[in-house]
Amino acid sequence: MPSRKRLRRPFYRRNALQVARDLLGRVLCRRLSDGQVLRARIVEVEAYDGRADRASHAHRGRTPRNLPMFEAGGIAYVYLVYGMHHCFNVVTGDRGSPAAVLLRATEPPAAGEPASGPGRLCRAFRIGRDESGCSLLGREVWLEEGSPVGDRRVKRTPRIGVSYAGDWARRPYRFVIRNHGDASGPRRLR
DNA sequence: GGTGCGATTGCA
DNA sequence: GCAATCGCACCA
Repeated sequence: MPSRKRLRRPFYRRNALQVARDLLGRVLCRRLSDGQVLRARIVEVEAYDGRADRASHAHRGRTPRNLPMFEAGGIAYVYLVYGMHHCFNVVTGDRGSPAAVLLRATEPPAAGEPASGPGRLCRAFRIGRDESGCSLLGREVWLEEGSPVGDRRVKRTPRIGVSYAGDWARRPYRFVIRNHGDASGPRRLR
């Protein structure tokens, strides 16, 4: 039985790679306007670690859009890509060191519809830009301990869709639960 | 004020 | 393989 204890502030105030690894098996929770709560287990994430990371929105410095990334860990960073899809990130680390973890897939059927891929995940959880900057310790969006996964079940690969990032594109900053069918991405990199 | 493109998705 | 679709970063 997965734990429903909420992840607390110290969980988020660590390095993005540590948080990313540790987010696998945790449970993303979302309270809808009608009171219903959606829950689903996280199976795929990517770390975006600091200003030096050429794949990160923080690489070009702080802007109104990426402001949440520069805050202390434990809040959301949500943005619109390709004019139509949202991406949900968990902000990590300390204030002033921009870092976040992109949630790329959860396993159904908890959320009711497919949540494989960052855009679909946001659609399934009704997460949009209104949620950017919101606390992950509050009543709208939060994470629960769930069932952490052991090292043998964690696979690392390069991140998806960041080929412009030079050397950083090759770093193994994507974490997936090994052999999990709901991971996203071209040819379902496992 | 103009321009180019993206941490994606779905369909041909 | 590629169109959809628009906020925003960047340059002028």
